[in-house]
Amino acid sequence: MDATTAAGFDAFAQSCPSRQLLETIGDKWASLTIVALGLGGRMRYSELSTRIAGVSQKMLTQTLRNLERDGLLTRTVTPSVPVRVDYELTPLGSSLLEPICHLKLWAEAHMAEVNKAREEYDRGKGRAVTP
Amino acid sequence: MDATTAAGFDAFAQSCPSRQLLETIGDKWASLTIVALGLGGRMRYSELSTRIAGVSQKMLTQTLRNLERDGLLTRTVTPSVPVRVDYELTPLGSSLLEPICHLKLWAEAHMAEVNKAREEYDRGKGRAVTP
DNA sequence: CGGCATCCCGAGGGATACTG
DNA sequence: CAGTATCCCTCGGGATGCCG
Repeated sequence: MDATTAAGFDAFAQSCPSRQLLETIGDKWASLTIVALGLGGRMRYSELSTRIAGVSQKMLTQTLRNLERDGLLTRTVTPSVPVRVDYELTPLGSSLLEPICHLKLWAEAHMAEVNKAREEYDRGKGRAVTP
Repeated sequence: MDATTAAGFDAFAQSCPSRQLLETIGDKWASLTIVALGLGGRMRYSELSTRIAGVSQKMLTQTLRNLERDGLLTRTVTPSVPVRVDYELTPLGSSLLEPICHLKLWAEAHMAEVNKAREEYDRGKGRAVTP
């Protein structure tokens, strides 16, 4: 199918697992959901909806389906009178939690620098625009 | 600025740096670019274009601008007759490389499980459709 | 060579309303 | 409560073409 993976290793070929992972965690709601479940353990749909501020139910449902499909979380339906659905990370999902938290730590440690860099960049490049 | 990082920590408020980081690494080309520069050191525009298969020059340029704005890489113009432009990670960018590589390692270790889970999920859910 | 500018299409994703 | 379905609009991002 591909001759691209020959030399060294291309994380850049489309077939590389790195690309596939980016599809997953690149979805902002997916990573937030994983972190939410990592902190909260087993959670109901409505709990997640409340916890992850700003997500629409469409996106939440879609995200949960994708993560379930990827085997990162389980969906448990309790057929009581008001239906109850719980979501929980699988061991696989929990293992993904760790590298994600590394990113989170980086963010908390360095986002101030990033924001400062942005401001400087915007000042420097914005000179020619306003007369 | 925010009280979110204090207790338990809400990665879920919009103001949280986690969200902002997701904006950055959520862009698939951004993370690939960072990894490329992490492996290749200083690279020219055309080198990056070749290395990161599938990226359009529009997206590559846009990605490089964003990363430069964030202070993650430097853009060096050598005004020779054919203009030469080099990109290189800043220390800040290099520090981001580490958590990204954690993700990369996770992907290489677990993507097979994910793919298997996907196949099973697709088989299980497809039964009701075809009569 | 490197990179903006333009056009343009299709997917992403929010708001709303309905169902079991 | 936990979705599913529909509408609809934004914008990501590829193709193409022009500058310094």
